Order: sequence, then structure tokens, then C-alpha cells
Amino acid sequence: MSNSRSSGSEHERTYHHGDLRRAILAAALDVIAANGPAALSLRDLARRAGVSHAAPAHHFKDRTGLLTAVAAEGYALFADALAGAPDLRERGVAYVRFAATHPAHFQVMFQPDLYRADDPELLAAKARATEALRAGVADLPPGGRGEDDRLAGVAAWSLAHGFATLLLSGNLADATEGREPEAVFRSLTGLIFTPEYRRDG
Amino acid sequence: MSNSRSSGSEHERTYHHGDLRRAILAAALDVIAANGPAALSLRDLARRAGVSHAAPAHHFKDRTGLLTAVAAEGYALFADALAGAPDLRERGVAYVRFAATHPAHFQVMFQPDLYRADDPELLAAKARATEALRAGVADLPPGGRGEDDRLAGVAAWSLAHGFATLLLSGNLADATEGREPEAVFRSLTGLIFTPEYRRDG
DNA sequence: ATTCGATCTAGTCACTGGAAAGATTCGAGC
DNA sequence: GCTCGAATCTTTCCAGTGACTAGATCGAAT
Repeated sequence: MSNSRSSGSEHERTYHHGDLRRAILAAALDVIAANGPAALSLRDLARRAGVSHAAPAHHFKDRTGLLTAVAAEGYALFADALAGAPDLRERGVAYVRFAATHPAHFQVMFQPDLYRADDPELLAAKARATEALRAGVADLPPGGRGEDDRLAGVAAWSLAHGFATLLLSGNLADATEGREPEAVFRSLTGLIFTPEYRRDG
Repeated sequence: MSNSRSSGSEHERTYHHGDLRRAILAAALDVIAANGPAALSLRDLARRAGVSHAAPAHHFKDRTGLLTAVAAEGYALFADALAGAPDLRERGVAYVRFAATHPAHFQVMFQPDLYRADDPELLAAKARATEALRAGVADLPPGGRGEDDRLAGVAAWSLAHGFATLLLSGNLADATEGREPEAVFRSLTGLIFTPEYRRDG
């Protein structure tokens, strides 16, 4: 590692950036979070990182490759976030919190048009996340009821996902009104879930 | 109206298209439904309509203007679809059905980055849709309970919206498995809503 | 020290969105 | 029927972008 570029505020021009992949990814997340995936430009990211316009290609192949990397990283972080939650309700809260704290990742993850959905690394991370979700649903009903379990899982997923996407698209601005979105979602779950589907106090 | 262009299969070249605005909009919906909003190109749409690449600009100003028109039309159709439903549950079903039958509209509507959210026509249509949603939530609890009403409304909205977006992003493929998404959603609502929040049989 | 692979640069091409200026057609009013 | 203004469409042009290629530079292992 020749040059980490973290010592001075001015970019010290050297041939090798040091950690261009991370720098491009970080810049991409900024742009996406601010203006959406459509506003993302490889050349702009290269400029921000202080490298030539063709440099990112070596790390991500092309634009789709960059977004694939974003989605893969997103699913990995997502799986970790979900795994840390104790019960179903808190897993839903973690779902919403992830969307709120990682809006760029979340947006890209759920727009498969933007990336290569067959990427191996992405598939592995997504599988981990899916497993974390499924595990959350598995401890849901007292006894397995077959088809209803699956439906209940889809319902819980839909509830959390809908809240998260509405939040990111700005449609819950007046519903939350300054309150923490997670908190709103938490009280919301207490309202809609029937008692036998609750695990929390 | 000089030339409707609907008589023959071959485009009869005339200077005026006849209904270019509709033609461009229709082509745009096709492209978005097939490959997402990112794949949309004004020049491509112009080619499909058989006009010069600058022709669409007169009807939509720019790319953002076209997407604004898509969103506005979407909200108008959405309001109509929601207004036709008798009770809250069927309004949710209508929500999901709209997303399934108008995927392009739906996708654009809930990505405000793509269009001009302050467009007057769009705002009017969105207000109608919001009103239709609010009315659906209003007849929900037996007696008004203040803050809980609002939360329940957000919950119902989140449930329908989450199901719809997961459906469009391909995440419910194995959960529906050939069955009509609407039907799956309908049975899902019966499972998750507490009895006192139900109106249906 | 040399070599090899990884990283980055420079140059190029096709495509896109957008703006400007001109051509064609429509339709209202005479 | 004719003219004229407005709407619609074409042509031309420019800057920005993604992607490809060839070459320059660097790092590290041998």
C-alpha cells in the first residue's frame, strides 16, 4: 500500500491512489443517497477521487459492476444488521433502521434492474440476508401452521419493507414528524400484529 | 388532427405525427416496465415513434418532464383505481393490483428523484390519490382513537406498499408461485389484521 | 536488478440530453 | 379561398457520459 491519501487535506498526487475502490464506492454512496442512482456518473466519481476517468473501470468493470458492488455490500451489511436483532419485532425495526442509515445501499438492493443479479458475491450476501429474515419469521407462530407461516412471513416482510420504502421516498414525512422512524415503526407493529403473533412485552 | 397513423401497419410519413405525446408516453411505459426507468432514452423513444430526436422535447420539455408526465398520469390512474374499492381491504387489493398492472407508472411514482415533484398537475393527481387512501383508512376503526388511527393508516399503507414493491422487484416470485398476487395479498390481510380492524367477512 | 501483474492515464468512439434555428403544417379569422 | 400566427417537427450543433484500447507507472516477488 503506497499511499493512503489520508494524511493531508490536499490530495498528494501519486500514480497509485491507495484505496481507489473504497473511495469510489464511498463517493457513489454519497451521490446515490443525495440524488438517487440515476444521478450517478462514473466520470464524476473519478473526478472526486482525483483519478482519471478510466480508473474506476479496473475495479468495477463498468457502471453496472459498480452498482453490483454496492448491492453486494448492501446485502452483507443488511444480513449483519438483521442478525443482531433478538426477535421478530426488533428484526423489523432493524430492517427500517438499515434503510434509514444506509439509504443508498437499500435503494440499489431493491432495484435489480440496476445491477447483475447473478453475481456470485452478491448472491452469497443476499442468501445470508434472506436466511436472517427467514429465521426471524420462523420463530413467529407458536406452532407451525404451514401455509399461514409463509403468508405471515410475507406480511411481516411487506410491512417492514413498505414502511422503509415509503420513508425513503419521503412519503412518511408528516407521519413521523421529527420522531425517530424506528420508534414509529415499533409502535406501529404493536398496533397491527395480533397478540398471538407477538413475542415482545 | 391531420394524421392518426393508425390506418396501416406502415408508418405513413407525414410531417405531423398526430398524437406524438401519447405515442412517446406509451413507448416510455413499455421501456420502463421492461428494463426500468434507467434504461429510458429520449432518442430511442423518438426512433420508435418515427420522429426526429428533438420532437419529444416539445411535448415534455426534457427527460425529467417526460417522467413527470408518467408520474402524473400514474397518480391519476391510481386515484381512480383506489376510489373504486368498497372497503379498506379491497383498497389494499386495488393498491397491489395497480402496481401489478401498471408497473412502470408505479415505479416512477415512488421515485421522486426522477421527476419534478412540484409540478402542479402531478400535485393535483397525487392529492386525489392521497385523499382516496385517507378515506380508506378513515372507515377503519369503530371509533376514532386519534394517534392510533394515524398509525393504523401508516401500517395498512406500508403493508400494501411493501407487498407491491417486493412484487415488482421480483422478491415474491416463490411466495406467489403462479397464483394471482392480488389473491395472495387478500388472504394475507386476513391473517395479519386484528379482528376489530376487519370489515370484511 | 529484473520481471510480472496490478493499477492508473490518455486517446478515441458511439450515444445521449439539451439548446437553437429553421421548415412544415394546422387552424382561426377575414 | 387566403393570410397569418401558433403549434409541431426537423436539422444542426455542443457538452457530457460509458466503454474500449494501448501505453505508462508502480509494487512486490524472485
